[in-house]
Amino acid sequence: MLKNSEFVSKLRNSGLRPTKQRLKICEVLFNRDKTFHFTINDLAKNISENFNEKISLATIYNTVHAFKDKGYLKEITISSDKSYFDTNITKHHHFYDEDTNLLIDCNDNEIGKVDIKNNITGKKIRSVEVLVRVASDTQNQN
Amino acid sequence: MLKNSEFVSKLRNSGLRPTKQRLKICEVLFNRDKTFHFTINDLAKNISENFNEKISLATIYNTVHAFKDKGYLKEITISSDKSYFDTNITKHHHFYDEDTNLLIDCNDNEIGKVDIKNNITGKKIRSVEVLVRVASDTQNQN
DNA sequence: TCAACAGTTTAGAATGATTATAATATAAAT
DNA sequence: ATTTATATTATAATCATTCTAAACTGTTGA
Ligand SMILES: [Mn+2]
Ligand SMILES: [Mn+2]
Ligand SMILES: [Zn+2]
Ligand SMILES: [Zn+2]
Repeated sequence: MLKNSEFVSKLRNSGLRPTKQRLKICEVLFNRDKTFHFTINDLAKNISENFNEKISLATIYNTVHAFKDKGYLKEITISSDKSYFDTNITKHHHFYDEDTNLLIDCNDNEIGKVDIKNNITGKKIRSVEVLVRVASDTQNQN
Repeated sequence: MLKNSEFVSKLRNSGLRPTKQRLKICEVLFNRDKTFHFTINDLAKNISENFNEKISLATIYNTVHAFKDKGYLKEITISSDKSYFDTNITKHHHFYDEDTNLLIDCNDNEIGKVDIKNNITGKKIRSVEVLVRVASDTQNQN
C-alpha cells in the first residue's frame, strides 16, 4: 500500500506533474498486493464504476502510455485485438487462459530460463518473452 | 515449388473453392523456398505490384483469415499495431529485429526447448511461443 | 503572493485498420 | 443448362485509438 505522497514523488521524479487524474490512476494501478494485468477498457471501467470523478478516455490513454514510456508499465500483446498492460515490470513470462482471457504471471518455478544459443550477429537482445496459451481440455482445438 | 493443381487439391480438401484469387494468393504465399512472414499490407502490396489482376482488399483479408482458420498460416502478434502471418506452421520461435521490423524463425539450434515446470491445474497447453526482440547496439534503449 | 508559463485535461472530431453489406460473379451440383 | 451455394467486390460501417484546440491546473520565481 503506497501513500499518495509516494506517487507524487514518483511522478515528479519522472517529469510528470502529479495531477488529480494521474494520482487516481496510480492508486488504481499500483495500490495492490498483486500484479494487475489490464486492458485500457478494464481500467476505464474500473475507474468509472468505483469513483465519482470521471477521467476522460483520452487522459486514460495518455496516462497509460506515459507510464509505459517511463517504465512503470509493460505492454503484453496477446493477439491483434487484445493488448494488456502489466504492473509487473520485472522480466517474467505469462500463461494466457483462453477460457477466461486472463493473463497469469510465471515465475522461475514455472518456466525455466530460456536458452538462447545463438543470437543474430551484431544485434543486442532487448527482451525475451514466453507466452503459454492454455485452455480447458474440453475446449475446441485451434 | 508447388504446382497449381496441388493448390487446387489443397483448397478443395479444406472445403474452399479454388478460385482465381485464392490460387494467386497461394502462389504468392506458398511458392517459396523459405518461410514468409508478412502483414496484410505486405501481401496486398506484393500482389498489386507484381501482377496485373487486382484482388480486392476484402478478399485478401477473407483469404488470409480462411487460410489461418484452416491451419495454413499462423498469426504472430508483435505489438498492438503489428500483426504478422507466417507460412511456417510448425512449432517455432522468433527473433524480431526492431531495426528492420523483420521476423526471423528460430530453430532448435538457436532456442532450446522451453522448460515448463508447472502448468495451470486443469488446463491444457495450446501453444508455447517465445519472442526475442533484438536491435542494434547503438539503438536507443526501451 | 500571484502573474506568467508550460504542461494537462477534455469533448469532440479525425483516422485508419478491419469488418459488414449486399449486389454481382463464379464454381459446383443436379 | 439450370440451380444452388460460395466467393468477390466496391463501398459503407465500425470502433479503438489518436488528434485537436480550447479550457484548466500545477509550477516557478519575481
Ligand atoms: Mn485478424
Ligand atoms: Mn499503445
Ligand atoms: Zn505479468
Ligand atoms: Zn515464423
